Amino acid sequence: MSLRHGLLGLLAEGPASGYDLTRRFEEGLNTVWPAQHPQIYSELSKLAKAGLIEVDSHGPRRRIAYRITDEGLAEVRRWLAEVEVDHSFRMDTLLRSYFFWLMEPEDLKRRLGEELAYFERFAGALREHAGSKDRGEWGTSARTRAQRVGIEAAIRVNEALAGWARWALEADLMSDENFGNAADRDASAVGTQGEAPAGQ
Amino acid sequence: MSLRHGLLGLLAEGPASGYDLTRRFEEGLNTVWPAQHPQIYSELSKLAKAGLIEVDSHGPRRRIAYRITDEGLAEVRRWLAEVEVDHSFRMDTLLRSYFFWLMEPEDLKRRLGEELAYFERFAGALREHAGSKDRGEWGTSARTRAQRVGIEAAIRVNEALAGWARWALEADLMSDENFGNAADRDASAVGTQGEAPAGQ
DNA sequence: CAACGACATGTACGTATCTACATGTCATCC
DNA sequence: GGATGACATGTAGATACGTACATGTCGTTG
Repeated sequence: MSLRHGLLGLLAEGPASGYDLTRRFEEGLNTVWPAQHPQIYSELSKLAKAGLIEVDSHGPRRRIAYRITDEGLAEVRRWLAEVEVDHSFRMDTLLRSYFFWLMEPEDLKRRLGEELAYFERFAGALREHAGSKDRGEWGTSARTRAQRVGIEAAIRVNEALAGWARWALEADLMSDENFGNAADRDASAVGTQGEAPAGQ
Repeated sequence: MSLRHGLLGLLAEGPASGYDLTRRFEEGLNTVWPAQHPQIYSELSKLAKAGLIEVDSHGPRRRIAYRITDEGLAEVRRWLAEVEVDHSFRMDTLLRSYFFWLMEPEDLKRRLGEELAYFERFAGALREHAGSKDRGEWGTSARTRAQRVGIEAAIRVNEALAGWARWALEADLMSDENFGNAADRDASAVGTQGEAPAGQ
């Protein structure tokens, strides 16, 4: 549902084709809202039919650039100002963390190490990108500076997750020595199907 | 695709019904992986057909409890240890932040204030929940402690976002006085459709 | 014993999303 | 002038997901 508004938001910057928009998503928006080209093209058709965007120009190689209409601009602004934010999100990494107790300690350490490396690397790349904006390499328009705020959010989330992975690794919470005991392990349901309690 | 494994992971703790699992999701898992009951029930049917879970017992009120099979346990462990983590995620808040430049300063401040309040409140609730686990109110099994690690991740992400909203508000980045100038504003595409450059 | 509310499971339907496949266009390079 | 690769847009089909609706079961309470 938000892809619709994401596309309108990008088109508010100026006319663009489905191909352009697909690349914009690949270049960064993908990290907070994944979208593939078939979805983008079909959404553009719907937006055009709804009168929120219109064809701006036909270019070489069948290129079709769209432009946002006044109604489209009003709609994206209404969305930003009035529609309630959906705070739910799905994150594979965090879902998996609920099941860490099922993993072998070595597998878990390896996995946490991979996660740490990933989040650090990605946060670093974002920070570098943010630095180039800070140095004014992308101009100093209100748009650029506002987008810098969005990048900051992504940086902070990725750094928080890197910090979490480091904490989990250093605390060594899952190792046998300082984590749980034989009685705990026997009481867990792993491998004792049928006699385990239903419960919580 | 991960709901399947999420359900297997929960069933690894012991037998549970669709109703139980729905409540488990509502009680916290929902924050990292939303799921409604129709999806859960239909996924349980598929898992049973695939032999990864089986009926454990029939209870009062048509209750059907499922139990994980050896193949199911092997599958969830394979997923945890071998399947690559999907680092993409979709977060409405962050998508919107790319379009902050389209908002009126007052609307933006209000919105950032709401976001700050939400993330602080939610992080606080999670921290309290984590505290009760730390105090041993949920036992000290390996499972409980591992789940505590998952909660820590959620806390850190929510705190990071609260910090971001506070930073954005305090920096007052979007206000006219210290943000952009008339030339910048004129150069932006807002309200100047048709003459704006394709951007980026 | 009627009403209510929590427990418990499902169907129907529309939309969103993903993967794979298909096709056409243009410039460049050998 | 043929091959290649980037540009550019789409279709088909399967799965995932969300909302709304429907139904049945049991215990408690007035």
